Amino acid sequence: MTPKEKLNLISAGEVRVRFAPSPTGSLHVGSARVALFNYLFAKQNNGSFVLRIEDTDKERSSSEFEKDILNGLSWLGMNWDEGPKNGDYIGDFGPYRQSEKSSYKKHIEKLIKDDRAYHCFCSQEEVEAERQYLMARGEAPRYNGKCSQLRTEETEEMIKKGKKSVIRLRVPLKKVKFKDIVRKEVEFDSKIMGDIVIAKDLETPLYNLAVVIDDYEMKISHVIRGEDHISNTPKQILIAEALDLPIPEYAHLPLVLAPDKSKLSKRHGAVSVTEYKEEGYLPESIINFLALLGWNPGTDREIYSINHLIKDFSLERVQKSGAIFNVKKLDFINGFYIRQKNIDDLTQICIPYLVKSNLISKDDSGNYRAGDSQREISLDFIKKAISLNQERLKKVSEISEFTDFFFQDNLNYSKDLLIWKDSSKEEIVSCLDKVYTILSEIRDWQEKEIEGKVMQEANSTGDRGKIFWPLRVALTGKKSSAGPAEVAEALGKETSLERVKEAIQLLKE
RNA sequence: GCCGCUAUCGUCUAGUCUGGUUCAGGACGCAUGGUUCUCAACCAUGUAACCCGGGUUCAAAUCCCGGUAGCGGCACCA
Repeated sequence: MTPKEKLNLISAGEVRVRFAPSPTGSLHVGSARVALFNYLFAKQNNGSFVLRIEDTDKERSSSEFEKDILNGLSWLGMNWDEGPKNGDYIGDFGPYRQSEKSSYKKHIEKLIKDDRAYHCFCSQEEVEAERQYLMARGEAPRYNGKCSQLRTEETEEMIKKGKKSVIRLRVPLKKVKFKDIVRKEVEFDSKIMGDIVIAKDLETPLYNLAVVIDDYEMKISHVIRGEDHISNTPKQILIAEALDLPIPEYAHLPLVLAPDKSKLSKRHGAVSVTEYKEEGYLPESIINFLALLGWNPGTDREIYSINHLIKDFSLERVQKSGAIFNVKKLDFINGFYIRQKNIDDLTQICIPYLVKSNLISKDDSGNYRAGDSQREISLDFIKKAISLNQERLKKVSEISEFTDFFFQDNLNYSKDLLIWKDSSKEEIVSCLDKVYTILSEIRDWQEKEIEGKVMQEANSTGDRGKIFWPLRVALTGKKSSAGPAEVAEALGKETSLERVKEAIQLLKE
């Protein structure tokens, strides 16, 4: 069976894709997008989404990062479909790990037996010197093929002597062409790479070899990955051909760029899913935003849940050029999803942020207490405070600065803030006096009632701001907030009156 | 340096295959107005782009040629 036929066999069958991060850093938003596109493609084809941790580089890999990646994926709602069942994992399965595989050796031995690969005894220094020389001459840096001429006996002799070697692939001179779902036809000339190293020794495959073997053994039908891998593709094809393995379909996704158009990285600020999560972005926002970076449905629709994406997504409509990660748009989308949330869910999402800023705490019996005074507050009170600011939130983390006055007893604001436009201090004092009287006479402490009574007075002044503005500042200590009547209702009559009184005193000082 | 990829408003993009319906459409941002005590939300209006140069054609963002720029990759990392 030719590789081509094998490929047809695969693609005629199940769609199987993989997300293969190396645990050398937290889950990057760019990787998350690669994972997303894989996930969407798998789901819409009733295929499988496989997670493979590429941890062959033990120096740089860590289990902390692996955990972060797993957590990030499941937080975003992308659960992988298979994996080992034993162990303590998030979700139904653990991930596959390259470090736990041991089938590479037989493939490497086969390559050597078939003379598609050979031992190379050149030292790293030698190779590096050659590389520098070629680069200086303006040529492609590649191995000169010195050890490819060694006879079997010579090789065995050197191995016997304990001379250190690596395994190189005999790269045939040819044009390597492949079809890319995103970019159509791509072509590389193999002469620019020379005989590449595919393994450090019989037990230790290098990345390109490991990928080919793993993808084959996991029966991966489509390799969907970042564009930064595009020049690895011809190498992997060559390896697969030498091994007589089928070649999967490829789709190389454009990169996620920073505002300066370079590949988005740590130096540009927040790049990991975890960081965005902590800043208060919702998973649905991140999914929606990431999907639209480099893909669009061809219609004007921009709001997409992951389930709708599964329906409408198509690899063919993926953009070819890199896309800049535009936080403003993310903020907009996040604000939209926050507004859509029902208040109970939003409250649960917000509470950790309020706790973190010491505005509220939970005591041993499970009751909530306000930050500074430790007075007991109800969940309904918290809910109300949040609900009054729901439409103002772009990020959940902003909840603290918007609602602090609900939980603090002392508002620290300058008395100038109480002054409406060019009113005089005396005018405002008298307005607040009137408001105090009005409020204190209200029996039915409801927003409507408060609003109605205060509005009556405000209308009679001719300039409503004279009443409403100082009242809001008195209640919140801020120059912007929800309507004073709503705030007053939430705060309660006692606290509201107290704050108005304090404002009057402040002005009289 | 070599190889590869890409190129429409500031940003994400539609349109490019199958040239005319497009003095280029949507969204974010920004600006202005409406609503309003403020902010937000909402509504309305506006702002702003076919990388450059040739060619083909009655007609080019769309086809051809040549530049230029940006990005990615060039490991005994992944």
